[in-house]
Amino acid sequence: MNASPLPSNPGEQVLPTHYDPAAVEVPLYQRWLAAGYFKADEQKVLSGERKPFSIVLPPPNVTGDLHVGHALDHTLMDVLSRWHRMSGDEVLWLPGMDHAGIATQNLVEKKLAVDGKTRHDFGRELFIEKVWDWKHESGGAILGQMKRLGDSVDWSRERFTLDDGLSDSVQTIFKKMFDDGLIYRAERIINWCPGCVTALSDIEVDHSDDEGELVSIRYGDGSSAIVVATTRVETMLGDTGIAVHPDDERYAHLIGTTVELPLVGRQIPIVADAHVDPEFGTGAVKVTPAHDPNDFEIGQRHGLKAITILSEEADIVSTGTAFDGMNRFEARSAVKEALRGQGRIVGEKKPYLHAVGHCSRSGDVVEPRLSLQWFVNVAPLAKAAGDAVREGRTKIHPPELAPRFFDWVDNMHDWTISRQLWWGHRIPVYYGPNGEIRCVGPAETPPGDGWVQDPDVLDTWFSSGLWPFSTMGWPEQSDTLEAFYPTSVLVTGYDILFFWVARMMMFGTYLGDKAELPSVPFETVALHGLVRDQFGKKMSKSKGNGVDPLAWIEKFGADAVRFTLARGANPGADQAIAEDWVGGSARFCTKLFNATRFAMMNGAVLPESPLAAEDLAPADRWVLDRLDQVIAETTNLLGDFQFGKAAEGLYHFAWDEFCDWYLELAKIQISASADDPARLATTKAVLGTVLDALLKLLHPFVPFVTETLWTALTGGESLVIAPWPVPSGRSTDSASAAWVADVETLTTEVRRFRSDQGLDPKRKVPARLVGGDETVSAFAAALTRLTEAGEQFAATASIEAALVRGSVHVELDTSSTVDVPAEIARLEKDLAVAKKEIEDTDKKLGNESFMGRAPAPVVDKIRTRAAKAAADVERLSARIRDLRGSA
RNA sequence: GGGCGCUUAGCUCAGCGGGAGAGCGCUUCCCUGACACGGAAGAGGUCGCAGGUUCAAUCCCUGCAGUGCCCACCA
Repeated sequence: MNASPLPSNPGEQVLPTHYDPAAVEVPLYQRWLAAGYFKADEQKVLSGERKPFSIVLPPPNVTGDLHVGHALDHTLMDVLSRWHRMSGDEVLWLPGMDHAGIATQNLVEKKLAVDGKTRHDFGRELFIEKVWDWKHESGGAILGQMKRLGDSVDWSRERFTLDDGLSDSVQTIFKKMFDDGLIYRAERIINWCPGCVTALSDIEVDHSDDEGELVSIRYGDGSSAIVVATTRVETMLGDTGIAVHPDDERYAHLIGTTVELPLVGRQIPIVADAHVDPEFGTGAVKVTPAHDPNDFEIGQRHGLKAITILSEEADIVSTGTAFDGMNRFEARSAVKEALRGQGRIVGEKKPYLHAVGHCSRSGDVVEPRLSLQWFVNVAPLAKAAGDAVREGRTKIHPPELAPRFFDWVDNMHDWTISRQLWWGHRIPVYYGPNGEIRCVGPAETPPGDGWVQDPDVLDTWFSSGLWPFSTMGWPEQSDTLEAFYPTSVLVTGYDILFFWVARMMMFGTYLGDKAELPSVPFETVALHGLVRDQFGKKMSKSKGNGVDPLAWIEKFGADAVRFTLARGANPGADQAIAEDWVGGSARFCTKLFNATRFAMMNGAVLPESPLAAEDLAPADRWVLDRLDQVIAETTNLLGDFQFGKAAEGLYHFAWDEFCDWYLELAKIQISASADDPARLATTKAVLGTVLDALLKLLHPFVPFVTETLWTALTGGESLVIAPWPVPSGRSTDSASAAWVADVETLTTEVRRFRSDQGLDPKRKVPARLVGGDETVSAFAAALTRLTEAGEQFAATASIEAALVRGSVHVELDTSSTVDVPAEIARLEKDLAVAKKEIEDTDKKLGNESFMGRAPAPVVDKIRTRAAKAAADVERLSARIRDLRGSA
């Protein structure tokens, strides 16, 4: 049973019953590429022919593989892109990759280390060449994985953050900001990774609660003794003062005096500073200005020297003590022991849990370090970014996440942008012979002899922060920018709201305020959550609960993975995923395949002219009405980024309504109208109409199977460029809906009876309808057809299956035997429920306050319930009496 | 230490001021002429706890408990 695409001559051939995605997906994607469907055309926008819809892909790291988070992110972007493309918009989904400074450089350095080499063995230029070599050979594996997933990106526009054009963007904006005083160089305490030997920004530091030891040390002796506490004992070698709170009476007499620093012998002053919390510890703080941000500020206020005692690799240096040359952790123990030997350790050893910063790349404990670095003055930029959201120029979706954004942009520290790396955009600043500094733009010639360029490169996030416009050609005023900027929506996880989104907003609004570009980089930021394992736990390497979306794609197909992810995606909320659920989505694709197969075998066809309402049977009318509703709902939900609910609604309509009910009713219609060509044609046309629209609606979610089926069904060129469905405009026919609901109830009642009675399914038992009004004839007809179609109605003991409206019953033949006591028990249970319902409704209907205030529809509903319950009681009681009598 | 969120069926989650829902899992029956990757019929929930508002609370308010995330320079 090989899976294969459907035959080109509908209905002529028996199709396989299983759909094999692997056989279809890869060639289909190639076909789409060859047809150029994903290419965007600026001219169609600039000429006014089409509205633009644009998304820039959050650039994955060149070192990365497609993980399940990407799979979600990309699926949602692809749903939007495909939906808009079908809706007639000119869609640009722009792909690319990030050079990922530290990550990539570390990776290549590790490869060199295998041969015992370091980057310094090669020198800057050769090393960078090696990184490029690696990039060309093994980088960007993720691009192929994106194709496997089905991303409808415009590959002709793929960008890399180190491309020439993007480098021009970097240099141009750097110079503008430098000239505006927004970029400056200063000696500050920054986060330093001794493993990577570079500065880090705040967001590259992860905090975790680590166990440390809070050690109390006595400085000085006798009446001038003062006790301080620290978790980083070795930093005392760099102490240049002690601070106490100005109002702290315990230490008032010591302020202005000096005390000898143990082990080192230097005299250090005791100063008063309001930063000190007198309640914490002893109320006295050792001050190490070169290795602690608070201490640095205290030092500045009191003119204390900053003595650096750690090398770039975090070894003790220049203290003139025996500790020089030790690494910081060795020194921590050694210094403590030495102090203990002098009797200066006070109190017991106390374990102490406190937040410790780790390098997000290497995991090394980050060391605050006094260092000369480049910074971005973020206050004005962050305010502009925050204002853009506050003023609604960029909307954050879901809006509940906006406060997080504000919290962040309003409290951001200046951004350390220089990195002591080689892989990245080199800072375009030159230092002249007389201490002059010159920032050079991309078009300018660098200064000549005697000038030296800054050796550092920029933080990776600096260039990715320019992504929305650098990829479109800025600083050139390109047609692409004109047509597609600002981008329509940015789709990403809330976890990088701060890392990346905030930076793009800062740069984008900066250029917007300078009137270089429109005011913001995106109209909407649509945030989704994290993908977790099936128990809702965060995936992590150490727990081993991560999943590989590529393995699932191979096993179940890209459609199945996409549908599972889309179906679970609720705005801003995390979602779980499990292999079984992906399997469920694969079965959904099979179901679609088989439903289409069945419809085609029965000659489903798209009608040439619109279906006339008067030709339609109730089931036709009902399914077409439902289709209209589903079209409207799906369109609205997608417009609101409610991917999960849109997918859920389509799943429910396709399976529970179209397959379970309409297809079954269509079978009856087809067999009953063998000699009525007009009726037969109508049913085929309805099948074709519903499937056509359903496959279109599902295409953004499951592009491969829908494309396979739709092209076979309709002979059309491709769903990628097919028009998005719109509701027919017919008004809803509530009578048909009620008819179908009744048929469902009737059928279910009978089936339940058969099941309860354990009747042999093969056994056909006659049934007849009883009732008083004209609807009986309609039901009689339906029932006859259902029976003909093999839906056998069981019979025994005059059991009725009552319909909702109480006017029609199916009365089953009494000739068979039935388990009377069991049936009575079941009926009595139902009777009790009905009686309780009457109690409830009576209570409400008798409640004057309720009747006075409840809205009319609510009262109507309750009256209906009451009426139904009353009818149930009557019917069930009568039946029970009959059964008892016959027993 | 701040801020935010969550607590609904065994698991993961929708829902929401007026009759408790889905997927997966589970039980029973059925290889009926699209599909056994299927069909049918079921079981299973004091909607975290305690108060309050209301004619009516899973839904709104308060408190408590549990849990998760983000931010954070208290040594």
